[in-house]
Amino acid sequence: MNWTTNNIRKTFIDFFNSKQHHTVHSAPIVLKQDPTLMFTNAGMNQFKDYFLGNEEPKFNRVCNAQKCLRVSGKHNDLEEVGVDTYHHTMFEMLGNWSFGDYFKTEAIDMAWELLTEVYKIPADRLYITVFGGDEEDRLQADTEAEEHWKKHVPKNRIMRFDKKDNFWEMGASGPCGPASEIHVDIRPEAERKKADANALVNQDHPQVIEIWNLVFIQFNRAANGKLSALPKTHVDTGMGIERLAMVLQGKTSNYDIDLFQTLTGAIEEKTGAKYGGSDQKEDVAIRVIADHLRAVAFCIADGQLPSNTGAGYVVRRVLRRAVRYGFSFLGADKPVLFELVETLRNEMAEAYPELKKQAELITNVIKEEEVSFLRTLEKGIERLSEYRAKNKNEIDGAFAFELYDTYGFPIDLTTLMASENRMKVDQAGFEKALQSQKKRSKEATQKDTGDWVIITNEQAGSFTGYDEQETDVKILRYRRVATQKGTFFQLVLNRTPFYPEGGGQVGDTGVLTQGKTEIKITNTLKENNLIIHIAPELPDGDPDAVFRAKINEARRNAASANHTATHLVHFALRKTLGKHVEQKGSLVTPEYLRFDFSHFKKVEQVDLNAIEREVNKMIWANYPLIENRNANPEEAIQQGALALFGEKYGDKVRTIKFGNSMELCGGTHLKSTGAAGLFKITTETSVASGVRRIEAITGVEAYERAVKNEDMLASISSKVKSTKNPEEGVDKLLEEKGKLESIIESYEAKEKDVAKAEFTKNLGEVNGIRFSAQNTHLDPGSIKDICFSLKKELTNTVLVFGSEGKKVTLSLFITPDLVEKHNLNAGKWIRDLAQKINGGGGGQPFFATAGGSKASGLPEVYEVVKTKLESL
RNA sequence: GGGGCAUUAGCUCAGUUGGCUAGAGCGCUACACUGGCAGUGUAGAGGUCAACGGUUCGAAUCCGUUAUGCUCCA
Repeated sequence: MNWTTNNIRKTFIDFFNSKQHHTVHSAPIVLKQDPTLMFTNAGMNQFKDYFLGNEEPKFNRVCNAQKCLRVSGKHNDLEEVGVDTYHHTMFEMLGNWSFGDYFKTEAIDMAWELLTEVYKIPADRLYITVFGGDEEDRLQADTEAEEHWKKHVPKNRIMRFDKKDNFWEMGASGPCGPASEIHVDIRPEAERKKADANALVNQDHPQVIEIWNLVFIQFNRAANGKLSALPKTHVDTGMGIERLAMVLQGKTSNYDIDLFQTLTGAIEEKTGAKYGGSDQKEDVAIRVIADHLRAVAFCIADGQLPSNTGAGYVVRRVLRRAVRYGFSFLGADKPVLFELVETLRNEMAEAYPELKKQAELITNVIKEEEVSFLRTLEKGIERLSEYRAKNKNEIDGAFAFELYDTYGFPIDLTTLMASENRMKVDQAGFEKALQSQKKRSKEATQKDTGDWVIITNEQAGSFTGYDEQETDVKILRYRRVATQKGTFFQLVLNRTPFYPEGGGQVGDTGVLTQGKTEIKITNTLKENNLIIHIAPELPDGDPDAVFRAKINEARRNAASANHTATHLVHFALRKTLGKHVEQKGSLVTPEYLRFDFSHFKKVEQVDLNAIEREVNKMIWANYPLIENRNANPEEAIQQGALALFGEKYGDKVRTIKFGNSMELCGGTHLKSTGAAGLFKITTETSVASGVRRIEAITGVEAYERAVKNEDMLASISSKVKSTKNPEEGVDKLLEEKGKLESIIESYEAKEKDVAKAEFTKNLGEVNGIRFSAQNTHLDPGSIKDICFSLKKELTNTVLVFGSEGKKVTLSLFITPDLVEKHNLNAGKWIRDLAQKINGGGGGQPFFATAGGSKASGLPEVYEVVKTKLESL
């Protein structure tokens, strides 16, 4: 058997299918509806609600292959990826699950059978670890698993490890349980003969590695840390396909498997580096690029573009790390990664069609990011060399941190460049600055989530708001969440008309009432599939009572209009610009809608007009809403329904149809398009390379805007006295304005000439220098203007002006030839002079100004200047 | 969400402790040279120094608020 990665995956799925497991598709790598997680980081993510008991599983045995991303965690730090040969950011996890069905013995038997009989890994290379118990949690060792393993494996190859290695937890609280891991020894025969691998298990040995983790979920951890037994036990397993491929393909590095070989080859070709050559650093750089490129490409394909916040920022950091390694160790000072996208696509598009579909976007986005980061690096290098000119020996911590924090200049690159210049970096100082920033961040985002207080142990209710805007409800459970900004409560209801934020549409607001008690609902959110109502306070009185839940209708209707309009825009964009237009993001609020889509150039005004007209036509046609809540996703897409790429759809989907526009959608909509009233595009901008954004308004907002514009036009019309053709009126005004301006300009010039002439007419003479000191009514600005023009015309002259208004001002002008000849400085002089009028001032050598409050000091000023000139 | 940095001509950026009534390169326009292109030369247009408020005799420069972007931390 040729164990290509594709073969390994297929064999895994086939094996578990034969054991009555249902195959589930990989969820998107980017998560949108889980506040605790930005990326899918394990195969179990999409089944979280089953473990939490929020949802009933449809199948109690499933298996899948899941694309995952890890950039931090106890065994995975971004900075370590590529340094060794077996860590990755993105990887593919093979897994099988039991939801309340089989438990430890079956899971162990199946894993053993697959590894030894199907994949034919020699049994004497396998080692087993089990949970050894924990005093703090008062847990015994997992002897159940241990005993069962003895059926397959000799006793001396089964080892106990503590909580750190063999107890799995979903988070600080929630489902958890002991794990049992299978490790494989792939050392050469000679080494194996010298000693068993027992001592090497869990020691980060590159050739004695964990390949499969079997987790037995049997406890729930409360927020106070206490464990309780779960009513139903589950199995959750995960096996990284890259490691398995390495073992089955007889390699000693994940980066030598079929999947990565062409990629490293392409990197060699583009950069001239050699993989597996004598330069360790080159090898690391090539692995970093191969791994990161794959991770970033998959994220972009699933719709997560690099950005400066949240998940987008993680993508950006991963991509930039690859650029940095290429830059530092492979001499890549120009964008190269984007050219590798094609190789990646050829290699992986068979298993992941999204790579092929989004190839153009991926390439463009990566190139754009490379260009901008290389620019950042250039800037950092510049700043560093400036700094180096002043500081010879050491780069202090504060500056290293400034480079890192403000310019995104990685600390290791600073260190590298410093050592090239025989300088040291104050690592301790840098570390200190970083820690204090971390501390600041932590303090600002402290959040304390309490345990659920259960009122009724009922299955959480579903969303009923498609059909009703108010209904009777019961509160099933609630919890208190304390943040820096305040405390609020999260409520779960048995049914709810409140639309939870999702699909771009904001959550509903409204009230729960019972008699005189009224609780505000300020937002509605979704945590996985659980609908959570945010309330500033809890109702007093009977928590078990029935409440009347009522949403803010006007707000919802406005949002619905914008959501319906979003579909129409999407349709109109594709009709006007072409089928390459795909939704890249969407925001629907009661006030406006925002729609991001793939398109490679600015949308011209004519096209915008056409799109706006098309949407309005669909509104006027008053197409009724045709809704199907039980559509089959494949069939719907076949019928032309637009689906979001990278979105996870269930077995049944909801389709929304208006005229010829049809989309898979969970949002709220109008009963017919006509209710949107009017549609106006307000802006068209760019958000990222290859992605444009349109913002628009409908209904009341659009009407109010039209009214405002008309009022404005009416007001303009009346002001220009031309109701029929205000534009002509404005043109006329502009023309007149131009004429008047030139008249004023010539008048001002004349006035200045007059003033100028006056200033220079009766010049006295002091010590052979022409001199005048006078009071004037001109403002300081005009005096400045005049002096600047006199600068070109006069020589051997000194002028002093004083004026009294609200303030007393003083201007001093010395022609440049005198400045040069006697080394004079008006700026210095005026500082002395200003004291006479109780003020301060300054300026250039030939012209300076000052302001003060004592007008009676002016004559004295004139005398002082005269004296100064006399003593030259 | 919290901190830091930035925003100057269509683009990329200069602009010293506040005082060139804001500059460069590229691009653009016109003209000239060349048989054409590439190119060269000359001249020119183009700025609310992100917005608003404040300090000051004087603000692109200092302070505050807002917006946008970058960056680090969560």
